Amino acid sequence: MSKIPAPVLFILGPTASGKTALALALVDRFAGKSPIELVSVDSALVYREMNIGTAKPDQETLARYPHQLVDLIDPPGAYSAARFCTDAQAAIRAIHARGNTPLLVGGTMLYVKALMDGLSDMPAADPVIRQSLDTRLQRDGLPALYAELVNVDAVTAARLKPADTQRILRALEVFLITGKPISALQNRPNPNKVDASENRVNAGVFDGQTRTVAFNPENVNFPYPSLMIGLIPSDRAVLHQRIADRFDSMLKVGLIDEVRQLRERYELHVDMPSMRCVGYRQAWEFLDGTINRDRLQETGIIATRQLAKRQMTWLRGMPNVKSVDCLRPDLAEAVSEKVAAFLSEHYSP
RNA sequence: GGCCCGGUAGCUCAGUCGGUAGAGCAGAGGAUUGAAAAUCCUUGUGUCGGUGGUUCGAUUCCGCCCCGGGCCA
Repeated sequence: MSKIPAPVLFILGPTASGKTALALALVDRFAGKSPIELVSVDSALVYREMNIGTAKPDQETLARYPHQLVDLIDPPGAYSAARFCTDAQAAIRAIHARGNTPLLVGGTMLYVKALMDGLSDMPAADPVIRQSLDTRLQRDGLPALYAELVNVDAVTAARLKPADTQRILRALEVFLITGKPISALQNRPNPNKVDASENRVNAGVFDGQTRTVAFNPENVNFPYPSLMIGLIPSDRAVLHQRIADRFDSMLKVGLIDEVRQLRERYELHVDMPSMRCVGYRQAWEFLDGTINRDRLQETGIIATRQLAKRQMTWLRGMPNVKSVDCLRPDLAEAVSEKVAAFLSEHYSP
């Protein structure tokens, strides 16, 4: 069976909100009768050998609770929202084919949005063109590149701020590859959407019986009925304290050494996506001697707080996310109940 | 004990030749289409240490006191 629109679960939340612990608890609770398999939604966990700073679950945990989409690439590489869509769709299909339920867990909300809404049909990043744009950025400065964007794609230039280096470079990149403005490509439908011509189909074997499931014909990109739980702390100060404690313990267990070893082992640069990750960038600066140890600790914690804030902004704006206070003591029980209710609703005999 | 320098936003500080003050950072809110843990936007009223005095008016000038830091005893 090529398409199996059985349910998909999501646990989304800011860094340090307890996503992983909750996901593991859910796997345990539903083991046997209704097995859950984990799929990571995290742009940093895809890096091999970046373990401490990404708060990656340890080897024993990963062995006992397999996560898909973890440890996919080496630190000099780059992942992408597009690749995530492909990889996640494949993971979901494979899990459904086993008669299990995928639980997507993570904090990279752009990846979730791309998966749900699809991406427009556009060229992928091209390392050679990026390199040349980067050279021109160094040589001519951002205003020159923005001026060029005004010429080739006034619509996008008007939408973007002149300081938005990353998006300006991407828009120019797309123009250089296709000869067309990115704004002309962005509204075109994605050709890779899942076929959702029926709205109640066979879901294969579940709980010892053949089941059918309803699915969501509204969303042609992601037709699986979904339960999306968003972990939002009722008291931000508590999250901030957790972030501080966790960063301190990352330093204690060797974040600096981890980055030092990565620098020895690979040809890395501060501007690479991996080394821009929270904690890694600051450790890099410490190793360069730009900042001292106290400042590393301070800026690492600040950067993590700011990341958490941006993640919560995403979460508040996402439709269909059910918010749950990640600080409630009965978190696992409460979410389990929602999951159980959802599964029984969507897997019907 | 004497002298000097500080005390202004959560932090670091600027400033007001007397008309009640503003930057950076932090924090908060937002945007987000193949680098997203990225990139970017918006957002600054606080007994100007306390208390007396001079003045129409003091955070600003003067006296005393308190708290830091330094130098001399």
